[in-house]
Amino acid sequence: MTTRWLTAEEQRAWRAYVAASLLLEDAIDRQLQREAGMPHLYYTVLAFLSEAPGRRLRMTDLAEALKITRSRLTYAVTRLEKDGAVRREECASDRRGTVAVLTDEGTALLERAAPGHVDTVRRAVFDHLTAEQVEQLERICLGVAEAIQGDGPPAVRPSDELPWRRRSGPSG
Amino acid sequence: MTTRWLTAEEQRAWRAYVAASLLLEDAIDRQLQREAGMPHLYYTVLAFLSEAPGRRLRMTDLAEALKITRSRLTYAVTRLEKDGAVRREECASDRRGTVAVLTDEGTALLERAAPGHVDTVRRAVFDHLTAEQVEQLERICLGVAEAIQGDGPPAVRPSDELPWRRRSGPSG
DNA sequence: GACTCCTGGTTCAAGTTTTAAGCAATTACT
DNA sequence: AGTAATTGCTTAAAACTTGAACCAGGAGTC
Repeated sequence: MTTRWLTAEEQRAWRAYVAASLLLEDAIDRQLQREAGMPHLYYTVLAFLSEAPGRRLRMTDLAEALKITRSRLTYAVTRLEKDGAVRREECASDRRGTVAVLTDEGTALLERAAPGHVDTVRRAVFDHLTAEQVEQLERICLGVAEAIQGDGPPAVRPSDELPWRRRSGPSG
Repeated sequence: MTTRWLTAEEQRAWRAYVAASLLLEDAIDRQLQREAGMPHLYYTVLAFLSEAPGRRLRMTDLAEALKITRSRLTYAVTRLEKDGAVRREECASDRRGTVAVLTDEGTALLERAAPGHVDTVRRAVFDHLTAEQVEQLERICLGVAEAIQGDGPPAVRPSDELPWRRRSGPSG
């Protein structure tokens, strides 16, 4: 079948997206690197853990929530563990399992870094969006995520490595 | 001043964005790695060059257009040069300058890879967006880019390294 | 139980990115 | 012209990511 190219309108939107996401990731990474000594992803690891029951999550569940590979998470947690922000524990219900636990030190670090991070995100993104645009943004992004990882007929399948299938049992 | 936290609505939008951009970059990188042997950024380098007059651009101009650091571009071009997709030439008007030129081989590679790439982008993003959403997406992204790099009172300043100031003379 | 397959997590090597530092050419200033 | 500051680009070292390979534990089957 012949390629359906992007329309001029779509192409402009796509270019704008690519540019914006590059700039945004860069700005956020720098701010967090400066004020918290870690890149955005690592901060997000702490953020997700902080909201989990018991501040703990199994590696696979955490990777799935973050939409990253297990390998990438392994390295992130190893680094954060060296920093004392996270601790690894064995999983009681599955002896293969590992649970990442947010330490008190990690919690403190997160709380210290949060204001600056939120401020950056706010000024770069939300300060100039209307309420409707915020809603649109969410809708659009949910659609993209669904298209990529959604069950049913997969539109785009990034990799078998990304573990999106739900696991059976509970995670603790 | 006390932190202005994100509202629940904003937080949902932000999380959706972070997840979607991670999934999207991952999907695109894999597709291009598989079918063109290079990550998304490198493909974009070729794409920008292909549209420039004479298929050539000075390093700094290219880095500015791509919204990446010169250092990052240096490595990308070095790799692409090894692949034969790009060639470096001296800049006539400024002996410090380097011009990146898209080779015929690079052009062919780009043309071979484009359909698969467009298809991935289309299925992940545009196939499920309305025309208004496409327009909103562009507007939102332009706003973000403007907020980060815009002249005037800088809302977020990622780094002095990113060369956003216009240079004086022409680039060829 | 033995066999096979799958799952959870880590590890290795190779590739990419970052930050700071470096060098040469240009510009600005006097 | 002489000198300091700036610009264009590269490089070195450390950090991060990727993809495949790996190993131990769990699950299904007979």
